Amino acid sequence: MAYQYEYPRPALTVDCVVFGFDGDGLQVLLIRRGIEPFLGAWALPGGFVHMDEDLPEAARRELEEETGLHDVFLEQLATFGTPGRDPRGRVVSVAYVALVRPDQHPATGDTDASEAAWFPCGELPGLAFDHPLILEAALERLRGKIRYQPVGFELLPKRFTLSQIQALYEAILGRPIDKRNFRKKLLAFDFLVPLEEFTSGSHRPARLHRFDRRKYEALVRRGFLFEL
Amino acid sequence: MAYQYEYPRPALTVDCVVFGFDGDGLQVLLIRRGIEPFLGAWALPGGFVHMDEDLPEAARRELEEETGLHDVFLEQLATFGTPGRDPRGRVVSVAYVALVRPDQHPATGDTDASEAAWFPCGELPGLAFDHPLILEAALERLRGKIRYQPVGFELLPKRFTLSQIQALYEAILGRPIDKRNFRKKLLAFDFLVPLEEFTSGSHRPARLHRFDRRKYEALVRRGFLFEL
DNA sequence: TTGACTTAGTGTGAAAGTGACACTTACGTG
DNA sequence: CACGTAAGTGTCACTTTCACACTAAGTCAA
Repeated sequence: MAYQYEYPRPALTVDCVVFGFDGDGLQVLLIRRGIEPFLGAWALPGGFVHMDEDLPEAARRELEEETGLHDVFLEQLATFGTPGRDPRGRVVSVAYVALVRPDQHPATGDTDASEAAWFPCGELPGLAFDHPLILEAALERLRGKIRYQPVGFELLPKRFTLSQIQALYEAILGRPIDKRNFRKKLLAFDFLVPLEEFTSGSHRPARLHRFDRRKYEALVRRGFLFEL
Repeated sequence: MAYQYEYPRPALTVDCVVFGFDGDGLQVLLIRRGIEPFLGAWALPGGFVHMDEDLPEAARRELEEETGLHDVFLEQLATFGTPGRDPRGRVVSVAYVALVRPDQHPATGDTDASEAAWFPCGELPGLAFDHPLILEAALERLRGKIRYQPVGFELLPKRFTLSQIQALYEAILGRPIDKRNFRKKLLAFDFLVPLEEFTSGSHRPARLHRFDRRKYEALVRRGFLFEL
């Protein structure tokens, strides 16, 4: 008991909602808690903020420690601090949203101390603390974000087909999108580069594309709207 | 020195960016600090979070204590926690945006201990801590928010003219808007109720309107887009 | 080898929405 | 009663949106 303060202070944590896309549905990365409270329950990766680290740093550190993920897209979501949200006492948590590409995914369950696993957004297990609330807010944010900037950069592999990016949008928005209109609109932005490579598989090969990062970032700075 | 913890904890504060509209430009409510650090400097109203109160509660309490404002629209903005942002040590601050109507405005400088005053957004004094950063984020949020929901409800008096709401939009967006197109679009949403009352002054009287709260909220829930 | 299956890829036309634009109305003031 | 000032109002060209159906190219199995 080494730290004393004149007034009581809440504990401060960070939690991360990690979204991934497997080509079909949107997924969330959860960890199984190895300590009380909620021992054995699934929860968002996260933990206590150190005194000398910035908030995004703390989020990245916890993410790496608990899931092995690093160098991911990270964005602050909101802060949750209702008294009683943590049975250990007053704990305020700054929530982050992380987006990871398939090539960055850790193999499910391969981290040392804690167990981590991807869950489809629609089939989540019961979650510890107020994490269902945080997750709901994260989904809402993602649905909002996708309207004014393509999130494909962060969720798709470096090379992808137009069908993949459409499937991603359909997964996030939760409704089907017309193929021709979608492509027309997407290509009009001119930040996709068609490659001379094609998928191979059991059907007609699809042309691969990549993002033109410079054009995309220029557009984002100018502020653009991508409605569907 | 009554409170002891096994690990060190940051202090937790809330800060409020309070926007008002005086019919001409966008204003921000600031207080003059009565204690160190930054004694005598202008700053956002805010203060330490109590152990038993929720974050929005803390923001409302500090707002009332320091500016006399109550029952205002309040929305969480973001959390600022970079080490070194407060010279007293590690202090993490949850920032809120408040929108107040002119009829809720306190008279400038009328609170007891601290001095409060409205400043036009373009002519702000130097601010304490990282408050310039917070303010910039709040303005950005307001500009974003206005695109998908009219903020007039919270910033305009109960009865207002179409010219007033247009002036508000022009103040926030920082550019002129065509009068006819603006009215056409705004009225098409059908959440404004024309009243049989008119302004009086030295020109042609303008018809007053009010919001139809029910229709407005129904629209917000359905999600609508209000581009200009 | 060929036919069945599956996904990729492509254009048009009708309808709605956007944005530029100028004059008349109605009051207060001197 | 003339002037100043802000309120209020409609049209048209252009752009954007949305609905919609077939052909192309590969795999696989009989």
